[in-house]
Amino acid sequence: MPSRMDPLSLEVVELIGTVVGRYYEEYERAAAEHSLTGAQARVLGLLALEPMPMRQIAQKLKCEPSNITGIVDRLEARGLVERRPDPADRRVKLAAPTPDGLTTATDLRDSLNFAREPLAELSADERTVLRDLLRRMLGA
Amino acid sequence: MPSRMDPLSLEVVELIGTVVGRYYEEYERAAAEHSLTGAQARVLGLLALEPMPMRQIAQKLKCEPSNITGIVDRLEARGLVERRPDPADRRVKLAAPTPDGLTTATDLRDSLNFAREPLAELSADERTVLRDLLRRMLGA
DNA sequence: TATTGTTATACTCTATAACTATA
DNA sequence: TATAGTTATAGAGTATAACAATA
Repeated sequence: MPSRMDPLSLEVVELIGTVVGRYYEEYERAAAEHSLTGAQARVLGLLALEPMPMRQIAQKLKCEPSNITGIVDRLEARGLVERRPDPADRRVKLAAPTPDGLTTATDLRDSLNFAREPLAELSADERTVLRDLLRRMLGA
Repeated sequence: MPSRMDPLSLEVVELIGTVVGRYYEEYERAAAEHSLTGAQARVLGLLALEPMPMRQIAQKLKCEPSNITGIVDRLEARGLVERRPDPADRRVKLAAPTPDGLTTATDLRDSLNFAREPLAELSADERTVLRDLLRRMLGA
């Protein structure tokens, strides 16, 4: 299995792959603790920042709009989200978290242990260095 | 939305979340280019490192063994993987990549652009720092 | 005509439980 | 009896295509 990438970059990519795997597991576990699927938790987390039209949720999640219908249906059936009419355009439905949904979204974020465990290994200075490197990588 | 985490750690976690999102998209895109689902690509990538029993694949992917049957079925139908008997235990089936599967796995890894784009922003020294910080975080 | 959200359909992934063939 | 792999089943996510209401 030869590769065209230099060993250093290759190792960084592998390490990032490991981070991705751990983060993903943590996210799914946190969602499951609230009896939510990963997709449901992602939509709820998005709406907790700002209510938005169904179509915009699909754009943010990079999936087809038709999928959002079912996910919001299930969140609505649990009383975590509601659909509101958009006064400006009667075709649009705005999805918004209920108070219960907002609480769940906050709980969900706080129960993401990922921050505590791997990050606790680093000093504040190291975290600053890491932050700056990640910002540069992501063009932020 | 109050949080109990300090702003620095919070930002690092958010940045890591962004990295996770981009990496995941890249992975799915690379898999789709080869007409594979993400799960199929992950199994193929695993077997490219080393053939292994069905049950061990499930352990590595942290899912139920029954799911692996279908994924390997589909990879086998495409001629990318084959099931071999284990001489030591006739209950066991070893899943192994075919030559075609090995080629696909290598192509797949090389077409993971994630390495080139975000990482290209960093100098070799910065990549070394990033590698060491990630190693520390992951306890490697 | 174009757009928003929905429905219908088909496929994949996932967990659970029951089955088979070995051990 | 215990284990490896499979099958059956049900729920969820996904893309595609077609549809109703509205713009």
